Amino acid sequence: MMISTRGRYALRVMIDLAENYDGKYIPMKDVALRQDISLKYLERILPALTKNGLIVGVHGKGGGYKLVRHPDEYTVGEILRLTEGNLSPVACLAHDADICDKAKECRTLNMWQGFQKIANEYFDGITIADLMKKE
Amino acid sequence: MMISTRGRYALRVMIDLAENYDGKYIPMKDVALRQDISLKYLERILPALTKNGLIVGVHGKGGGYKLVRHPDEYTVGEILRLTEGNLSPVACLAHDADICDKAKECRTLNMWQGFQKIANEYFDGITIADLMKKE
DNA sequence: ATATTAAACTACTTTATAAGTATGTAAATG
DNA sequence: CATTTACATACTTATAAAGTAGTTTAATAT
Repeated sequence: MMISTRGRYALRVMIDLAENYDGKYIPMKDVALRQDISLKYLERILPALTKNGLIVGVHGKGGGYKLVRHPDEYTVGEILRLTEGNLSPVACLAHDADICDKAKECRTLNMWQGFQKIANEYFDGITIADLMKKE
Repeated sequence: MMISTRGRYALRVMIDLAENYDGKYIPMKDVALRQDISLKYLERILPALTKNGLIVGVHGKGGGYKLVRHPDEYTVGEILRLTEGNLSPVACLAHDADICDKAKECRTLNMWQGFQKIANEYFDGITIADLMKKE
């Protein structure tokens, strides 16, 4: 599978934060409950988003998380790349893959790269705002 | 990862059979050697291709495998779908996935389906002939 | 016929990754 | 200072990918 629960859950969190935004910080406990996802698991995924400045978290009472941009300024592509590594269809193109010594003679490398390009373009063309529930 | 070694190896076998075609049957032992892939593992992957009539295998001396169509009549999409199941980016769309009870309210289902469509179209637009070494 | 070659089948093992849990620490507020 | 919530780390479990081993069946050449 190309997109695991990690990336899917991250997206759901972002959408949830967007849809339930009311100016205040939203505790992840609430999101976990609404989305029916383990709080602890979410807490392991969120650092990828906070460290890269997509959301801010504040500690303590009244704390929680909040988006820092308008929902239409987050692309799905950026969220998935941060949580899933890159959007590679094959191991050869993964972010941490060692350069294949057969790359020169590889018949399919080009095809995989072309696909990766398409995947990035597709997901970069969709924003969180696009995914929010319409009234 | 969306495409595992299963699908990648199947593609390499098909390309190898196409490039080394000389009218005779080609033993998988030779392909395994050329491609540096375990013979035993290849033998586990091939049934997906023989059972669906993409290649024929004959037993015994002088036996081996052979393509039944011209290389430009095999799409990469068809080979990957047979070996990998369907080309689903997420578990929800996998061939054997049980219908999600949250599908109605899912904000992202549409997006995944759209991506799956694009993936299929991309790989259906490439044939084995396109991947063969050019003289 | 029979030895040889190679596909086809079945069951098993190993390895890797995904997914989730548990426990504890740090920061903020009432 | 008690409570709440983010943040950090280590651990466990589940699932799937990847690969092996052994056996059987079918074809050919001698």
